[in-house]
Amino acid sequence: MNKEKVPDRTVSLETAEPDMASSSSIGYLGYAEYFHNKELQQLESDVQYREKYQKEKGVSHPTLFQGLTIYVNGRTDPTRFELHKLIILHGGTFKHYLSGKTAVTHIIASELNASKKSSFANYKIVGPGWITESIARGKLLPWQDFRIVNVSVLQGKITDFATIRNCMDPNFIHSYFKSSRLHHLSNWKFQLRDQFVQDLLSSRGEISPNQKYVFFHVDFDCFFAQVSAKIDGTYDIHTVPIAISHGINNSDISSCNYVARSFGVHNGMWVSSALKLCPALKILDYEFDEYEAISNLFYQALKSVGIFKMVLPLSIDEAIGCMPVTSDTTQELLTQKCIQVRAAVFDLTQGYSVSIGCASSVLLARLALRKGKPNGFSISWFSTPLERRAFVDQFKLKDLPGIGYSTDQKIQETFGEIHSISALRGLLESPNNVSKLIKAIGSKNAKRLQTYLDGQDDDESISMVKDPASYFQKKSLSVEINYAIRFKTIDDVDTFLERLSLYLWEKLKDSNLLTRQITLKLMKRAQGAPVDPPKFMGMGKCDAISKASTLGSNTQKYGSIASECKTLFRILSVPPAEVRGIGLQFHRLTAATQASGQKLEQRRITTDIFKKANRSDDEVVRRVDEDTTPRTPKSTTYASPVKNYWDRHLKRSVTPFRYDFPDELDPEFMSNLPKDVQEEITSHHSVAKRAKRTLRTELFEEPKKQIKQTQDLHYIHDGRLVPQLSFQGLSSAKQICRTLIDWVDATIDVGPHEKDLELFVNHLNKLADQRRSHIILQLIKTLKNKIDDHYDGNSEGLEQWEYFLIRRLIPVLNKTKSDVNFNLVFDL
DNA sequence: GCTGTGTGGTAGC
DNA sequence: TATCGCTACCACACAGC
Repeated sequence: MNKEKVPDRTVSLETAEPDMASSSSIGYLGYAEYFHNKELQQLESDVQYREKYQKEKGVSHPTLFQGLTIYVNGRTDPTRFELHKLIILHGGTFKHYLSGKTAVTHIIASELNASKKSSFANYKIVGPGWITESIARGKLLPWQDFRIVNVSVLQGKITDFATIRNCMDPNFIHSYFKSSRLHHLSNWKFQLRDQFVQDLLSSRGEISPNQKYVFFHVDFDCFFAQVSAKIDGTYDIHTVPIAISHGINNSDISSCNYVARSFGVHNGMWVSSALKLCPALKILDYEFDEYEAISNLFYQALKSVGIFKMVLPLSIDEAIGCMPVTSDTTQELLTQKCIQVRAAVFDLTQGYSVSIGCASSVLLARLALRKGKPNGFSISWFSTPLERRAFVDQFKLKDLPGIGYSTDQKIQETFGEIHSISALRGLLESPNNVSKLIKAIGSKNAKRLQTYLDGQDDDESISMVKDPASYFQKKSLSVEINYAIRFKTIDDVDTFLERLSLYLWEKLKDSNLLTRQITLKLMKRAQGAPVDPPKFMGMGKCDAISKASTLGSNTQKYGSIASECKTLFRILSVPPAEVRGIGLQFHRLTAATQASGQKLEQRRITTDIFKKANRSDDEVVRRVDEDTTPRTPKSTTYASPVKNYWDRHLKRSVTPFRYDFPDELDPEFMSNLPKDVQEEITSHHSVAKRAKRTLRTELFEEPKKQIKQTQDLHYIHDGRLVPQLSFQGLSSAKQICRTLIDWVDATIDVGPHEKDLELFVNHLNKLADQRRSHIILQLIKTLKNKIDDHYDGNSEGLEQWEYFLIRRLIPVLNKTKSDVNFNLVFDL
């Protein structure tokens, strides 16, 4: 382990840049020294920057911060970069690091958690406003006025924590993903690929398939650890062992620095085991926003160097720069370019180190990268296949891309304890062993492995380089959560599936895609596995099972998707209490055509509001859920056999809403409800009322006046006097409900007009401002029921109505919820 | 031979 | 107190024709 990370001097070429090269050869203290030097340089360049800026702009800033040394901690507004500029322009000294011995006079921060607060106890900690307001007033304001006092973060943490523990919380999915590193990694990867494809298409860039490239595989050294350590500012990453994790026990370490690695700590290890190996290990938090920001600068830097024809995105912190080969491509030139790239990233990101592997194939560049790490680079530029093989032979099987734990195990089971590439190469000279290998790991895998033994790229890497646009094109869409999933009843599962479908459906919609196949994937507690797994709220040992369903048509309809998921869950017949993870996948995606997009012409109905469309208007109707591309006659397609059953039996049986109640029931509201719902409400009301008692004071002691007499006022059920609102000239909820029903009926074919929707949402928002949640509830419920009546139809309008309901009205409901503290769940 | 489905493996920190 | 175990893609075995 330890040996690996010290670059092999015979192969590595990191000799060119004096300060960097020396650091590689003398170890961790060397890095510290290097960074110290770099910081001195930074200070000098800050002074130069100030002089240059002031000269160019012909201004001279007052030296407000003269003699002060300021460090910026965590996320701030303005950003750390802007503050940096402001501080140095006004004569201050900006510190990038906060190591124990650094004399810092002030720390800028927006918020501090409790632990930070205590570790910064001896510093003057102020909000960014101290800088900006001092500048605005032209004098240094007393820092005490901007002192950070409240520990606002804590409150937020508690709420988030509660949400994540309970998968039935309406905000669970979003708040969970907000903290999931794997979700972020996947999301970032997608965004980078998406951006890449867009750039490629818009640049009309001709990527010649025959172009020969030198590949620069560029990768941050322990990315999360570097960034979090810098944000935290407490420890020197070059001397203190640091790891990034959420927890303190059975929690994954996602990234650790090279000091920690020297103790045997590695990524993926649980914190408890890591602490046994390295008791001094410091655990730091994730800083997802900052990772993203630094990554942006990273990609910017790679482009700014100007030597790459393409920069292929591999992940948040990893990319391949492709430089066309010319006649003067020599080792010397490549060395220079590596230094240049590393310096560009270092400067633009203000101090982050990347390593580079540089070679003639994607594979060799990846292997060279291992040699270059950490904080260095390595070039593998060979003239003969023999040299190439000799180079590959230095690595282990597990170093090869695509050879993970499982494949490695299979190879060992077949051939005994072999780990090195050279050993396998020897074995494969016998055809007998080749067929053994194929049997163990499959023919494709075996073929790819043999290609790698030769130092060559496999087909996939080749297609990535030759046809990047299609390589990076998305072909499926999925979501899964295998943490904190605990259900009691099938109702829980249904509710969760609806939310999960909604989440994925929104992505489908946003990408303007249709799906033809849905797969539900479940993680089921394995036979004999403990009900409470060792990892808190984890999934433990599970069996993965999945079930796919091919839909009758390419669809984008939320309703069909959600029902199909519930059906699939029943087919898999896993008891809700055994479910430890749940996932949803859309396959066989097709682009939604222009006709099915939202650009479809809409009729404006104002004068004659909500009246039935006339004949000629109906002709513009196009079906939304049918792909217009012809189907391949060969492919057998069938509607889900259970789908109809499900639609028949489930659709009408769901209660559209579940909610807690306001203190007093509005009689007008009640009278509009069906009898059974009235009973349900009444029976739960007393309980709900008790639960709400603490809220009562706050709610009812609200002053009753203060409203300017610009419009009619009227009393509402709780005794408040509020302005009379109206929608389409109507003010009674009953009348408005009737209008809504007519509106839906009249526009179910072509969809509602955007302007009308605006007006309606406005009206709801005004009601929300008056905290009249029950009226909002009633209106939306009416609308929802009416839309449901048309559910069996298949029209553009229905689809638009559903979309409106989910995307526009739910937010209003949520807003209401936070105002009045309703526990309102939209049940579709 | 083909197609479709369920499962398993891998990568990023 | 704990803790945030995702997601896209490829490949294969098998079933059914």
